[in-house]
Amino acid sequence: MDRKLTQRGEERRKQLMAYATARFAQNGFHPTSVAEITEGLGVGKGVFYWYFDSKEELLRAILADAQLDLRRRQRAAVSGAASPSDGIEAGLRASMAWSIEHPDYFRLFQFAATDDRFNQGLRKGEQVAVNDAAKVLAAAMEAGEIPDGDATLLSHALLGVNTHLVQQVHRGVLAPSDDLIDAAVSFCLHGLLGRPAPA
Amino acid sequence: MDRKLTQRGEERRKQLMAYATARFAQNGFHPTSVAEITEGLGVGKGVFYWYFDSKEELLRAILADAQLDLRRRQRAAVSGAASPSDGIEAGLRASMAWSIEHPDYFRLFQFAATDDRFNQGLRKGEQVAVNDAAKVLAAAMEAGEIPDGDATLLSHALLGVNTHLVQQVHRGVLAPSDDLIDAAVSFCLHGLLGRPAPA
DNA sequence: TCCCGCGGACGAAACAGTCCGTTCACATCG
DNA sequence: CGATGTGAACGGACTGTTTCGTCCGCGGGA
Repeated sequence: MDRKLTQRGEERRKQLMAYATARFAQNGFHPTSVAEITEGLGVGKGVFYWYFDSKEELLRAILADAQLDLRRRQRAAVSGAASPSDGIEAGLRASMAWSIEHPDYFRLFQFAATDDRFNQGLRKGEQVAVNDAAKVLAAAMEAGEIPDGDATLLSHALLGVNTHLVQQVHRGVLAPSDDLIDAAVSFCLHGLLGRPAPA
Repeated sequence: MDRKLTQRGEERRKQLMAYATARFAQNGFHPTSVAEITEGLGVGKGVFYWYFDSKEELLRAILADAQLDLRRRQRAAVSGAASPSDGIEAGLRASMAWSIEHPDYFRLFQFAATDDRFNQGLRKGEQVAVNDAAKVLAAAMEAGEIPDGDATLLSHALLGVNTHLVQQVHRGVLAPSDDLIDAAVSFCLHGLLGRPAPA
């Protein structure tokens, strides 16, 4: 959908996306019908199809928005780092903080990863983030801050720790304390460091 | 559903579960209809509802089966380990190997984690596995093999690395080589070790 | 007066799940 | 050994509901 929108229209579009985000996150994408969204907002179905071609396109738009926001946050964090390893830590902390602050988006990402229709678009963005991380890791290896290794693989390992721990936070299994983030960062950095001083 | 099954019935039930596993993994749970399953198998709808109360119950049965199989493999691996840290490594390797060998089950787990209806049952089992791992970690801490820390949190960190890397393997981003598993194990063990020898 | 934004009835399709008659495997008995 | 019985297993039409997406007329602000 590609329509010329007035201020009012822009707001309506955002309202639809915000409400749908909440419903999708709580109920699931498939079980949530378009009617449920429009009725929840007290509007007619015409409104929905004025702004979006389909439910699928709506989710895609939501995911793209969320991804953009996350990437912005990551980039900002990494750009202000002194050394590569500082960059790794800053990126890690920024990612975890963002994911903890946006449970609905996080959940939508998780779902989208299981559905090829959405995964495709998502992976492209994830690849960019992973490549960024891998570049920082490669720089850190170059600088001798960490031992050599497969930078892509290690980036994914970091992402995995990050993601899974945040998931537990949202499930209430772990508390979203600073200690948790510190522990995660410590685990990751030492994982990267390998054996710093072979005894 | 709780029916007395003959040999023939037992086989039919397994056939339904196997076919549904493949369809759910490829197409997604919601987009796959009961009719699609029965037609794919060339049987009537009566057959489906003879063995399962609903599509939901079918998935639950599949997940329970898969989880049982995974747990068996983990337990077998850990039980044959000499020391706690050996147990950690063995469990890690067993989990990754199983997950790589069973892409469909893995994918179904991923989906189930995003849907509260299935997540509930799944988490119970995951908790058991995590608790097992945490116990091994606690033992390793006791034995001075690794520094003290939150065993539950660390178990989840391990699980996160494991899960995310396997996901990349199934996506074709990473190759399922021994090197990959070795690198993952190394990352995890060093993450656990923290700083073994402060330089 | 445009036309963006909107309401909601509507069509067509798909869906989960039911129902009931039929068939198959095997046991029991005359 | 053939007739009869029994219950598991099955086929597939059918029901009632829900779904997505369209259509078309209305209104109010620029």
